[in-house]
Amino acid sequence: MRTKNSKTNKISSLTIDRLTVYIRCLKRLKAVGVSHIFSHQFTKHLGISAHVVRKDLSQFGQFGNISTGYNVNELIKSLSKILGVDDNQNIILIGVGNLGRALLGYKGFEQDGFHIKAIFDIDDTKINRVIAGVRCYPLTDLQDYIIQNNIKIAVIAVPAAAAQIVADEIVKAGVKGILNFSPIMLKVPESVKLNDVDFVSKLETLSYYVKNLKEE
Amino acid sequence: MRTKNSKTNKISSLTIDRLTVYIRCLKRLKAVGVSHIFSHQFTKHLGISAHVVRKDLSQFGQFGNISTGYNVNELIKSLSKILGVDDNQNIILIGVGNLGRALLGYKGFEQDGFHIKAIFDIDDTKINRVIAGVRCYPLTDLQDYIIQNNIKIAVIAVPAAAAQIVADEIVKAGVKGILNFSPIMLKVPESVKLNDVDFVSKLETLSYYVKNLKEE
DNA sequence: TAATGTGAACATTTTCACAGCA
DNA sequence: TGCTGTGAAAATGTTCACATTA
Repeated sequence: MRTKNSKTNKISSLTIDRLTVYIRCLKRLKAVGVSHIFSHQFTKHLGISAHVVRKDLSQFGQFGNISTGYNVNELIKSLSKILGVDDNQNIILIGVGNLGRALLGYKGFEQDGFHIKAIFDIDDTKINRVIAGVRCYPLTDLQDYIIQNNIKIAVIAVPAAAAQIVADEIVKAGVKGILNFSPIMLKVPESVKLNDVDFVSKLETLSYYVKNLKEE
Repeated sequence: MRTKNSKTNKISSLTIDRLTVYIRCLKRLKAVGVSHIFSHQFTKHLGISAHVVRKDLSQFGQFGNISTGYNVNELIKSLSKILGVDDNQNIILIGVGNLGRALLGYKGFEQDGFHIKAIFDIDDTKINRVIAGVRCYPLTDLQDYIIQNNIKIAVIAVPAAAAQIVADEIVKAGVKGILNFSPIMLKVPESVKLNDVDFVSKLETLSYYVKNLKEE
């Protein structure tokens, strides 16, 4: 479909997705004191075949050692660098409803190098307050804030009706990556990367498999 | 990888994923009064090519009319039936922390045919209370509840350390589909379908694309 | 004409096979 | 021997081309 953007597009998005899985697995192994891992051990931990692991990694360089496999610590560093999560990155969260608040309370972002620097809402009772350690700004400040703080990644957790408006604004202000929690297919320019977190859809696919299991 | 389970496996999981996207799009169109749609209009709404739409749908039957395209209402019904979301389905939620509470407050589940019938937690201050309209039971009741109420789909929103234990329990009790919000690669039998909702991973892939965009 | 449904061509992804090395 | 890295083969998924129909 796309042929330009050679740098970005020659690596499959499936590979990039798996890199995030490898890095999480490696961090857990490191935490329990594992220093080296062979590709076939990923199969045991993740259910991903050793061939795929080696193919994925080989696209970014040679990280393995024939006798000792991959050095866990080194590979974490290398993959972090590839993904651009090797040093802390400021992101913003738009929408502080139930879900937004849950995301604020979630420790996983900080642990993996993402810092929610500011939150935005339309609700006067939240604006200018500090929620879970992060200051809440009015939506009217959104574009200025993005420009002044050079924000590149934003999380959208506003209701469906507002999501496209917010997306248009932040894209105009320079955001290049959007994590979208609203159940709407957002339209963004080709130059912006959009990732949807759609758990109702995931429930529906579960439903399909459960239903078709029964028939056998 | 898998060759058995012919019924389930001959339809690609990519197709099933897209069915959920079609159905959401159709519901939105129905809400604004659209009664018929041509396959090429999905391209405009969803960015999915008309060929893919027709191929996907044709695997389940002939839903289209050459002169009028697809009847929106009929197609919603047909796809709902295929996915098994045509009538309400009871599910349970395990873990009522920040995220669990947000999920409880989320209206999207009910709208799409999923009813959270019970919630489970280990925290005494929550047990036997009604939270967001749903009764919270102790984790010790989990397996009995699943068996007695014939629960087939469960949502796991417990901390990472507890997730695998919970997964093992519910699988033993007969759950066939798991929506997992914990940042752990759960191990489940082949006969159980596992879907992960992993937003940190999605943030990391965003980071990759944003970083590689800058280099051009 | 313009749409759906579908077999064939093309592209991508995964799996296999093996060279090179400790 | 048993591992990594990698080109080739197989499997899977997407796009194209067109027969059919209103």
